[in-house]
This record gives sequence, C-alpha cells and structure tokens, in this order.
Amino acid sequence: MSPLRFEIVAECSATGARAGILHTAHGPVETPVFMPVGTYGAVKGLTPRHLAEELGVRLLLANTYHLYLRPGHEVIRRLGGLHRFMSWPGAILTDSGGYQVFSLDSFREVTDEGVLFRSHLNGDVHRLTPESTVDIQLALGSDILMALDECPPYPVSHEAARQSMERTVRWAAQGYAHYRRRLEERESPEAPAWFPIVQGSMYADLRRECTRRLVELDAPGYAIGGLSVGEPRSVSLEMVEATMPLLPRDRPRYVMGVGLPEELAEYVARGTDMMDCVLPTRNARNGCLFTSQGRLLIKQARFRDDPAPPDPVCGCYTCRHFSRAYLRHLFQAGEMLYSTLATLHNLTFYMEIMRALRRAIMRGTLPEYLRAVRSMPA
RNA sequence: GGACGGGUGGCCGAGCGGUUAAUGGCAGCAGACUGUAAAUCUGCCGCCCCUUGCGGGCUACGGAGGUUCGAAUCCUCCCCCGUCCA
Repeated sequence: MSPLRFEIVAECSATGARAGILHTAHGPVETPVFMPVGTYGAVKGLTPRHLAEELGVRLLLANTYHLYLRPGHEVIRRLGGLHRFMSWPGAILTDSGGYQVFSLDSFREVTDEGVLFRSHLNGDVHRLTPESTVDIQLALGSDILMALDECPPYPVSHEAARQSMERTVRWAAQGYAHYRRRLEERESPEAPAWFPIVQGSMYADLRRECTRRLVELDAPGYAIGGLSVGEPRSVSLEMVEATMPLLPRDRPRYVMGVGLPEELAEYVARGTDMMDCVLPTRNARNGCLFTSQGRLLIKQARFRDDPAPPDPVCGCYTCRHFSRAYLRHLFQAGEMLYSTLATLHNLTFYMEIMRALRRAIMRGTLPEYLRAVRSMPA
C-alpha cells in the first residue's frame, strides 16, 4: 500500500488532465496544485497565516540541502520537525538537494556515490548521498521526500545526458531501498512518501528509458526534473509529453520547477498534478507582478501616479487595498512591506490559476479553458 | 584679521599635467529572473548628431586670467565653505 493516497476525482477525457486529492499526514491537498517555495523553511515575505488563510496553500516546498546546512536537520528534528519548527499546519515536500547540483555547480563535485558540496556559507565540505538525503528529509519530517537526482545543465550531449540519467536511476534505486528500510524501522503508522525524479535532459528517448526504469520501483509518486534549465519552452513540454504516458495513472506526477503563469495550464493539460516554482515569489520581490493582463513591472516610472490596483480583477489583499503607485513607492523605498504585498499578490494569482484549472477539469471544460488561456497576453 | 583644509557631473566622493565625458557609491531609467547562494543580477545614466562597430561634434571639474603642444590636475587674483588661532 502506498504511503500517500492519491485520489483522482475527475479526469479530462480530451487531454488526460486530472483533478485529485493528495491525502497527506498533514491534511488533504487538492490537485492540480502549485507549491510555493519556502527553501529555508519560510516563503520569503509571508507568514504561515498568509499562506494557509489568505492563499489557501496546503502544501509547501522546502529544501533539504539548505536546511541541512543551516540550521541543521538534527536541530530541526530536536525541535519537533519542520512543520512545528516553522509553525506550518499543512503538508511539506522537501527537495533533495538535486537542484543544488545544478544551481551550485561551482561548489560541488558529482561522483557515483553522491555529491560533494563545498558549503557556499563557510567552505565546509559536505557529502550528500541517495541515502543521506532520505535520512535528512526524514529528520525534517516532510510529507513527501524527493530522491537525490542529478539535474544536468542545458545543453548537454546525449552521451553525457545518458550517463547522468543512469546515475540518477541508480541513486533512485538506492534511495528508495534506504527509504523502505527506514519505514520498516519506524513505529509510527504515518509514513511519508518518496518520489524519484525522471531525468534525461532534452532527449525523449532518455526520458522514456528513465521513466520505464523508475516505474519499476513502484514509487508512491513520480517527478519530472531537469526542466526550465534554459531550454526552449516547447522542448520542456515535449519532454513532459514523452514521460507522462509511461507513468502509472494512479500516482501523483510532479513537474519540478515550473513555470510561468501561462505555462501552468500546459503542464496540467499534459497530466501534471503538482508543480512548484520560485517565479511568483522571486519575481514579486524583484518588481514583477503577474496579472490577468500580463506582467506588470511595478518599478516602472509610468506607475508613479497610477491609482489602480496591480490587477483590477484580482481579489487578493494587495489588490483590494493598494495602488500601483503605492506599491511602486514601497519598492523604490526598499520597504519590506513591498515584498509581502507583492508576494501575496503573485501567489494569489498562481493559486487562482490552479483553482480555475481544477474547476475546469471537474466540470469537463478544460479544452475551452485552454483555448481561452492560449489566446491571452503573456 | 591670521593659519590651515576644501570647492568635481542630481547627491556623496576619487582623480592631482596627457590614454579623463572624468574610478566608486547612491539616486534615477530600462531589462532579466522557472525543484531560491537572489529584497538579486545586468545594461544605460552631460547635451546633440546617420541608433551605422572601439564613430563624430559641443559643453564640462567655483569664477577670471595665465603657464604648457596639452590642465579637473601647475601659477596669479577673486568668490564661496569648513576647522583652528585672534
């Protein structure tokens, strides 16, 4: 029996998109779902109350590598686990550190055994293995653990991509075995889930092969990684299309690290149940607001006297109470309230898109919804 | 009244004979951002010219003269500002 019950409540016959419920130890999560990123155990600028009550977030992403370095997973374990540490009532998915293989490439060395990181904080050397990332994530107490994978840069040769993919598959088998051993040792009936990650760079044959081999593990859920590393968007979608049909229908599917607002529907239409991305939070802080009318670079001089809310059709706290002129002013002044208000808006925008997608799937109107979305301004 | 130290592009502040339209920083303007080394990063930032590639012209370092092939940089006088002594 899978540690993570995934209930599919509706399916779009035209596209194969699904609406479901992820039953976690920290409550049900309606899918398709967008997970805000809280790398260090916090979504920058927001309180858990904002997330849970204002935004309706039920599942957050945090990062194993970063929390392992600081404050340390043992500290978090002693303080009752990450949920309690950060006072988050919902569920948590932790990324394994695989993405840091990509983003911190100048600080690490990949070997067959795992990844050696030279801490970007103080230079200390740390080894992350398929097994140790499981143990760290168990210590954090996350609801969904991710396998250690190697996220290759773009572009890479087919041969390099194959070798990297092979390693990711080997690591997945090791990590999964370790995870299952640890579950057997546990007394608690509540078992977290563990997802392996499909790699293969931008080669459909490698993606398919990787998928077939990971499916043999019969894991609680599956992720597609290594996308949005600089490749054209059409290619990312092709890789998703190559992978999805081979994944078991009854397991949640997570496309990691995507995407732009206008892309969310594309992933969902291809069978994606879960996504995460730093764009709504990071771009918010950097002055880019996503709206129903496209991107708004709030720092632009044209908004100095603009009394309109960022998005006239948005019902978020920010749009109900504040003008573009005020937000621009806060941004220019470097006020931290700016980040809070902007992040609140962007995440509301993303959460609303996901709710609309789910509604469309439930009602059987996803094809119409897709047509409408595809004709909208970016 | 005297002795020092200063006056540099919107601001602060380097430069102290040529390669300096003038280092930096701030402010301003524009852009980027996709499992967060990111409240970060990149570009522009005197004016005018075919936006033609390291292009051309003009005006600039308190003011006015001077020395020099050449000055923000040296000299003279003047005007301001600061500190100290009267």
